[in-house]
Amino acid sequence: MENRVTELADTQLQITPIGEGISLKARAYDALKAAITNMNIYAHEAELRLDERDLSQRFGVSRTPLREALAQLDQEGLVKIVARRGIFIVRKTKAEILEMITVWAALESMAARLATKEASDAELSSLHDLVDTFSTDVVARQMGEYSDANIRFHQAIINLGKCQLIGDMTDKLFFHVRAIRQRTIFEQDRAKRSIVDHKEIVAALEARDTERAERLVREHTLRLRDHVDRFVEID
Amino acid sequence: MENRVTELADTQLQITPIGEGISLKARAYDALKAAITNMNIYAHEAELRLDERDLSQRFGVSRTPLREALAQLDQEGLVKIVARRGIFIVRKTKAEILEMITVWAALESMAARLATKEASDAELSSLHDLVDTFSTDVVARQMGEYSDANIRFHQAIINLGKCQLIGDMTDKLFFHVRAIRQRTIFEQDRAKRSIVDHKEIVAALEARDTERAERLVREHTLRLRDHVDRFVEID
DNA sequence: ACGTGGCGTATGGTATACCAAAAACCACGA
DNA sequence: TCGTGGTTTTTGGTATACCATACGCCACGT
Repeated sequence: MENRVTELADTQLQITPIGEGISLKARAYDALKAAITNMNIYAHEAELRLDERDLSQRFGVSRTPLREALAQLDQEGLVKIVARRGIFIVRKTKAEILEMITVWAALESMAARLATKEASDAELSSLHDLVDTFSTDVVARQMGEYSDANIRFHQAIINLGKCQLIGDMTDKLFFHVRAIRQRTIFEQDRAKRSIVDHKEIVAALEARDTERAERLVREHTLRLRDHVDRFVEID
Repeated sequence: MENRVTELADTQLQITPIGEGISLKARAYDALKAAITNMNIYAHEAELRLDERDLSQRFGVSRTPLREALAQLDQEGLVKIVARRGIFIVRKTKAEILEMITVWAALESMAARLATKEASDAELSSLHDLVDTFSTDVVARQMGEYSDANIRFHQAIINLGKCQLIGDMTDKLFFHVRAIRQRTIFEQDRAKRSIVDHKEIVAALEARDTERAERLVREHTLRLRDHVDRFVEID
């Protein structure tokens, strides 16, 4: 009985999550991550060094939470911290990018395999929307939007695999890939046959053809890998 | 000419890298990681809470480097830090373990695929040693050694794929899997057909049969996954 | 001109003090 | 006996001061 009272109070008030509970460390992490990403995309020849004290003043927080954020970025491979030397923004080498795409292919092809067994018909047919809006809008819009739409399609497949860990790992990979300068390369690749590939992949998934879905996804992504290998020169 | 002098000095002395440059943070990290792992393996019902101040006293360092080590462990999923509540050792759920094995299968099967293209004949035939010592010693030795030998075999395949990133990611997965209590399960699995599987895998690799090698590796690891799914109840 | 050695400065690493929130504790009253 | 309100303690978060080392600058001697 007395439950009703508290229940009412809870649902009625829905008190604002008041002060943003997020820690300074988390905020510093987000800000730094965004800054570094932007920097990597647009500032082709920027200075690639950071200073803890300078950043702590510009952010208005002490060095402590800032250092924790930087340590996390260091572990993720976005920056490299060298004792008594400085903090350097890491530029991925071409070899590293190729390896990331290889791992992406491995994980997404497994996700496709899982999707043929775990996803519902409705979920699988929902992929059509992504492929369709994708192929129609593309010509009119800026090419820059392609990568995002492309990645959304691949993320949708991965989600249908119902494996959280694969999703988490590929999210990190996508973030790194997105941060690469010369995203042009990915757009070039589309012109070739991405859209056709995507339609075939959806068809295989809907047919529950596990082996074919896995193979198509793998070959599609490995094709991108070879494309980058041939036509991209980084740094 | 004067180069000869410095060259001599360099090759002759080979001065030790003197004081261990490793930071307190790194040492704290290693110690904590080892402690937590041991704890997870042996102390089935131990207290799963840590205290920063207590640890800092017992390690003889201040809280700062300790916190950095803990933050790293938190990011790796070994502990969970809750603000103003405590630091809790994370027990992987069964579902999470199954997902880790799934990702392992995806990555190692891709590595096997790569190995058929990147590895030399000599490198591939070196796998025989691991399979052989493996199958002969097993009966006599403690079962506990199987997991390690097993993991070494799989790591060898992964290394032959020549993809550093796959190696790094699977190393982390193996660490987590190794830390699971009831390693017995993995030994049970071997009794079934691991050794036969391994021999077939090596044969496929030596024959440079890319598709078969990938499939055998994937199926082998997914079989382990199903075994764990059926016969293990964690927590 | 050029190498050399000392010394100051910059920078990440470490220690410590303080803060706020959450939990534990404890009296007190119905 | 129970719960209720406040107070103390615990605990992770944050700020700050200090430390040790790598690097740069500059005077000095050859």
